[in-house]
Amino acid sequence: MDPKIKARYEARAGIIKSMSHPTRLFMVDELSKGERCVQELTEMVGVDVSTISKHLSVLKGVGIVADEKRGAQVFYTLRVPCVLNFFSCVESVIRANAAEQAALAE
Amino acid sequence: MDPKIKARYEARAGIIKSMSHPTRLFMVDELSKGERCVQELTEMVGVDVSTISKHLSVLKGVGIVADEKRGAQVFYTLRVPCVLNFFSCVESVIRANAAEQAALAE
DNA sequence: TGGCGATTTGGTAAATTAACCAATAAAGAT
DNA sequence: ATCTTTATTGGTTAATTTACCAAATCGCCA
Repeated sequence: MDPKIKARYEARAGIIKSMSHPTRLFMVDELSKGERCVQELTEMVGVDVSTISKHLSVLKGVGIVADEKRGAQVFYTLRVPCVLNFFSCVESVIRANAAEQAALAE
Repeated sequence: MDPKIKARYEARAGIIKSMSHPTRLFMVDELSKGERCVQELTEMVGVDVSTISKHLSVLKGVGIVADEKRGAQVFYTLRVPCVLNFFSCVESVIRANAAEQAALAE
């Protein structure tokens, strides 16, 4: 594959990859409802704060979220809402799989 | 996080994860133009056939592609075309990042 | 200034991923 | 029947990922 083309797919894949972890996916979904601080997300997910912080930095790194420090807290917001489109497609993949299963069981 | 909710995000993330590798993303894009056999994809990507075969099996595992054996060849097709929507969003993330960069450089 | 709460960063260990090669399986041609 | 082509599977290794804990940083207030 041509190096230029390859680089393009790597860049694209990197962005998708940032959404490919359950915790990060959940946080993107949650941020679609409004800004959240690290602490709030930590409580919701139920893992160590440092883990949440690192996940957020992955999302920030690819430009999906933005952060804003206010006092001692850091608030994260969704920078590119179209990532929410992923959800509807993912659901239709799940539905298609379920339909297939049902058809095979007949 | 509630185990039921957690399982849902894991299932969703799994589907997204299958698209998070450059080679798999390229193949999905290519399959959007029509069916392709393993050999064709192998030549286009330029890695070992076994590697391509394994990548395809990942995509098949989550239900994004379907395969059909015809003679000695196996043809793969895109089963859920909406995954192509990912591309447009990914591009807008890339554009947003580029715009941000340009703004900072002013 | 000292301390407290909120967040990030560094470090480590376990698990996962992905590439290649070799071996196997299946289909078709000689 | 054997060889050849096409694809999948098994095995190994290197690289990446992710979780936790501990330590450092930042902002605010007493």
